[in-house]
Amino acid sequence: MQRAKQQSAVLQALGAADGPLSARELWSRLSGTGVGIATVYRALQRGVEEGTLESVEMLGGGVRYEPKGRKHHHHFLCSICNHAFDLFGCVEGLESLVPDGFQMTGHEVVLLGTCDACGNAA
Amino acid sequence: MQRAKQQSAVLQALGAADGPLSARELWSRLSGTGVGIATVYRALQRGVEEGTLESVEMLGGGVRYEPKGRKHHHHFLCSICNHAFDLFGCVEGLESLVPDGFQMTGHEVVLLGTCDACGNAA
DNA sequence: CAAGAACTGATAATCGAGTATCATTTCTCC
DNA sequence: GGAGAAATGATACTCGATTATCAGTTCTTG
Repeated sequence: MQRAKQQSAVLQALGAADGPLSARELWSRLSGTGVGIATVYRALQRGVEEGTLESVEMLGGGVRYEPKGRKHHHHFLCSICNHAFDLFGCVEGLESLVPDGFQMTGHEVVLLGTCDACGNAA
Repeated sequence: MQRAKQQSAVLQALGAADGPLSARELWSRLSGTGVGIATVYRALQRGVEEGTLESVEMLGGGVRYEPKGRKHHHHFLCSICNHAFDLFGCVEGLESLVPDGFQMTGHEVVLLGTCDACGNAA
């Protein structure tokens, strides 16, 4: 495989995903192409530095990455395949939960359950 | 210090906390009592086995523990001290975010920002 | 008090995620 | 095609969290 384009292959795979991917997930999706795990980490690191990617810390272990600039959204984490899916929309009423004196700068919502594929396979 | 009661000291410290604690946080709160980190882990593990504790996976790194049986609630994570605080209340409208075919069994909400103490200290 | 079981603290060992290294390959520019 | 820079893959290494080990301590029961 041609070199110097592994990184773009990594970024393309991430852009095509239906949710944020961990370095390992991304790597496994590229298995067969000969891309090394080190290159995946390098591409992710560079993407974050350049501002095209952002890291998302989530339940399910570890950091995942997704293209930056997507509309505000949250995630659905499948308890079977452990994959994170993008959701669209948000929720209201979070401010009422904040205790006095606390300053809220952001929020994360994660729905847990089984995805379509895993639910049908069960 | 008397032995065979270190474990209950661990569980008491956890019960007195204002949010879920990691093993390290718990240990640091017990510093001075001579309790070893291994005992903290043992107490937490046993608590989970016996059903008196539950582990909570959260942003901010690692697993935290809290007494089981508390009313449904969520957490506020301070980005400065990295401590997690219990919140009371919940949000509505989560079901509308679930894609077709997905089964939602639970949800996690984490508010991010600065806590009262850290906000005032800044 | 005696004996054996349970508990404890220090620390070594393990494990996984992420990073650094290095020889090799590929690209760019001429 | 040739030279040097950049990228790559394999793998050794680091780091922190958790677990296992072990000798010494404490508890329980009699």
